[in-house]
Formats: sequence, C-alpha cells, structure tokens
Amino acid sequence: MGRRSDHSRGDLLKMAIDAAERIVESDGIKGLTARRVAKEIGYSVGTIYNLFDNLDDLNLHMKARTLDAMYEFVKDVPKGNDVNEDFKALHNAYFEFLRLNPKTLGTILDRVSADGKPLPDWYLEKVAKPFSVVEFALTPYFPEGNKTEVEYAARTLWCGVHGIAILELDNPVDFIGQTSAEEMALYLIQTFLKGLHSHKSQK
Amino acid sequence: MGRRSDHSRGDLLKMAIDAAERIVESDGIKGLTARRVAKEIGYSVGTIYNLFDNLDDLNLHMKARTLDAMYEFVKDVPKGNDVNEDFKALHNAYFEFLRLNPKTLGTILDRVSADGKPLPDWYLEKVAKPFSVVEFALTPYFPEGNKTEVEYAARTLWCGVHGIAILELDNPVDFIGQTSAEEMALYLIQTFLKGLHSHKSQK
DNA sequence: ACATTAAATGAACAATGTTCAATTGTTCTA
DNA sequence: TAGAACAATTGAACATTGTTCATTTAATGT
Repeated sequence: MGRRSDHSRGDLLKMAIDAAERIVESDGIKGLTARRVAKEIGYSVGTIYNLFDNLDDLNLHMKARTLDAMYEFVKDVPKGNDVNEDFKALHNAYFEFLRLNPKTLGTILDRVSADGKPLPDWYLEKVAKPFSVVEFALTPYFPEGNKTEVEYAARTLWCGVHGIAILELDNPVDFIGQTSAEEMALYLIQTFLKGLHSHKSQK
Repeated sequence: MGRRSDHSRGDLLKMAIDAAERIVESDGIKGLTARRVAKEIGYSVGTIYNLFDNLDDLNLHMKARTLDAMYEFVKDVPKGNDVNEDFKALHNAYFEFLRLNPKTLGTILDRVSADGKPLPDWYLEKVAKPFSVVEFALTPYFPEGNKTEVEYAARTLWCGVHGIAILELDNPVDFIGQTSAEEMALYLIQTFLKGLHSHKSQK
C-alpha cells in the first residue's frame, strides 16, 4: 500500500503513542516493540520509523505524554491556603495517578538514551511542569520570593517522593515491613516540611 | 571443547559477574549481552546459561554484587557520636561510591523482572544491608529503641536520596538550575533530620 | 490523461535471548 | 591400561528484535 488518506500525520502520532501506552500498561516496557505498535495501529513497521527516529524516541514521546497527563491531573490540586493540607492533597493525587498509570509512570525515571545524548529541551520543559505545582504549594515557606530556592526545595522533595514510589513497583509487598510506599512518601513530605519550618523559625 | 578443568563453577560465576560489571560500567546496561559476557571470559554462550537462568538472573547477581560492595564501602562510616556529622559522612561516602560505580549503581533501581516474579529473598537481604547502616546512624533520634520506626525512617530517607541520585545519571548537567544531585541530597537529608528533631522536641 | 510527489510497505540484515543435541575432556571401574 | 560413564562445554539453530531502504502505490498537480 502506498499513501493513504486514512489518517493525518498528527493522527498517526497520536495513535502510535496511544498504542504504546496501552502496551506498556498491560505488558510492561519490554512489551513495547516497533512491530507491536505497528500492528496495533494497523500500519507496518516502516511507518513507525516514519513517525519517530527510533524506539527510544517513541519511548520519549510516550513519557512526555505521561508527564502531560500527570500535570493535568495535579495542577489544580494545591489551593494555597494551608501548606500541610496542600501537600496531603498533592500526595494523594500523585499516588492516585500512580495507581491509574503504574507502568507508564514507572518508566519516567528509566535511563533510556544509552547513546549518551542529553535529553532534548522540549522534554525537559515537560518535566518541569509537574514540579512547578510542587513549587506553588511550597511558596508560603519562601516568602522572600526566592524563586531558585523554591525550585530547589520542590525538586529535592519530589524527586525523593518519586524515588520511593518507583521502588515499590518492583517490590509490591512488604518490601519495608508492612509499610507502603504511599505512607513512606507522606512521612518524607511531612518531615521535610517540618524541617523547612524549623529552619525558617531559626532565622 | 568438552569439560575443561580451567575453572571451577565458583570461578566461572565470579568471572562472569566481573565481566558483566566491566561491560555495564563502560557501555551501560544495553551493552550487557550473553555473547559479550561469554567472549570476555573466553567461553561460549551456552556456558553463560549453565551459570545463570537467563540474562535477568545474571543482571540480578551483578546488582547483588554492587549492593555488597556498597555495604562494604559505607559500613564503617557512621561513628555514632554526632548524627549530623555521621550523615554528612554517609552522604559523602554514598556519592563517592556513585562516582566510582555510576552505571552499575544506576541499575539498582531498574525494574528488571518484567515476568512479574517477586525478587528472591537472598536479594532482598542484600538490599537491607546498606539500609542498616543508615538505621545505625539514625538511632540517636529514636532512643526508645523502636526498631520498626528507625527502619521506616532510614528507608524513607535513603530511598529519597537514591531517587535524587539516579535522576542525575540521565541528566548530567544543569537539570535543576546549577544544582547537583549531591547538593540536593544533602539538602534533603539535613531538612529531614531537622524535621525529625523538631518532631522529637514536640513530644 | 499523465507526471510528480510522498506516504506506506515489507523484505532484508545484523544482532539478540535462549535451547539442546552433539562433542569432548575428565574421572571412575575393572 | 582400556574403556565405560559422566558432566561440562559447545555452537548451530530458532524466533524475535531494531532498523534500513528500494519499491510500490495512492493522492495531488498540470
């Protein structure tokens, strides 16, 4: 078959990434193959390579989509009234999202580009967006408006949360006594916030 | 060639895992193939499958070795006099180890067993040992001797640290402004400790 | 109607994980 | 010492992978 008018290039991109998400969510990252994606969208392998540079590129676009979805999921969560309440809500939303998309979210931190190339800027921007929500929730603790410092604290805290969350994907049960990653993450958040608070009091 | 008396089974295991470490440290996890390991130790592919169930199994043994090495590297670091000093030293040792073994340590959190099988007990014990060092350093904050609580706090904190450390492996430069993962991790540790401390004071 | 263009194809290649019958050193027995 | 029994080692073979690209064919322009 030659050129078809079934779908625009944009449609195809969407279909392929949709398929990739479905595959990863059901069979894990190892189930994601070029031929499988092609079959799912009713096109041939070659078409996948028309749309993406290679499988890593497809993977990256899928992760970008996940980051977008996560941002949409949490962006309106913090209300800005009480820091502790906001973070409880953020914590809830984050783990709810993880429950809905365990495998895809799990791939976010995977080291993909073994070729050594740095991640492209457009992707780094997508990474920044969910962090910005955490920054917003933290601003009451940094009233001087020191943007760099808030970013720093937000990323530190949430990378930690994410690290804990990811760990559980491999070790579903009782990896740490009877405690779930969700509880641990809340503990990290609350202790971190307390630490920030006591730091502020000392000034 | 049939049976040779060049190396015992134990020798072969060691040689194979040594080779795997070398390969991963130089070419990343994607460079780790059965044939490559075989070539490095001067045996054929089949022999690799005599030693290990499959590549995942070889991978797991390599990760276990890394965990062993990490434990040896940090086990005597905390002196038990001052919590903050101990944690600074632990932080230093951990990142020093990361500098020496970036790629292998990077694989520790990788989700390998896509087959869904839980990790074997002997491996979970290896995971526990480095954590026990953190627990030891934390004990002054838990004078009631509540072992479960110390474990909980130690694992929470260090999973967070590890999450931050891993993130940087993908994003060597200025992922977060000008701040390195090493600084961020120290910030997480110190803020967490402050939070623990203020929590204690409120009792 | 024909030429031009570009999307879609799928055969082809090298490399992968994994298996297993065949091979060949080592060891045991008589 | 001969040869049988054993077990470690091999590598050809298979299915599957990522990736390429000459060929095909539908859509578009003239």
